[in-house]
Amino acid sequence: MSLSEKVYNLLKKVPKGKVTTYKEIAHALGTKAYRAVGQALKRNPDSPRIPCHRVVFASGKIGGFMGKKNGKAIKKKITLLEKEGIKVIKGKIKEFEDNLFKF
DNA sequence: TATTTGACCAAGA
DNA sequence: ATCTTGGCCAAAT
Repeated sequence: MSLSEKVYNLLKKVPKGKVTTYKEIAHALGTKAYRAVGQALKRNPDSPRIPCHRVVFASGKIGGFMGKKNGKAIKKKITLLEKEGIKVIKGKIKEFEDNLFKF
């Protein structure tokens, strides 16, 4: 089973209203390849099932999937996240540690 | 098989 | 606070 597969499975376990980091995911999987995790999500083989918008940087910032200019699609998701209780401001998680889901 | 790439991260300037 | 640098590991080419 490739690492990316594990990533997807693990990500499915993340409850709503919580976010996680690439690093935590990798750590939970027993690997140190945070980057590979990001790549897996970028490829996103199973887009509808994988809540990639719930995965953020270890610093609490949102992943590059929103880019820097037009964060349209992602911004929608961000708004949705805020509905779930996660506050996001300018692409950064507010109260990050608070709603961070640890495995 | 080897090289490149990346939705990372931590530390330094 | 922002930008750069180097290191990290897996997957794609």
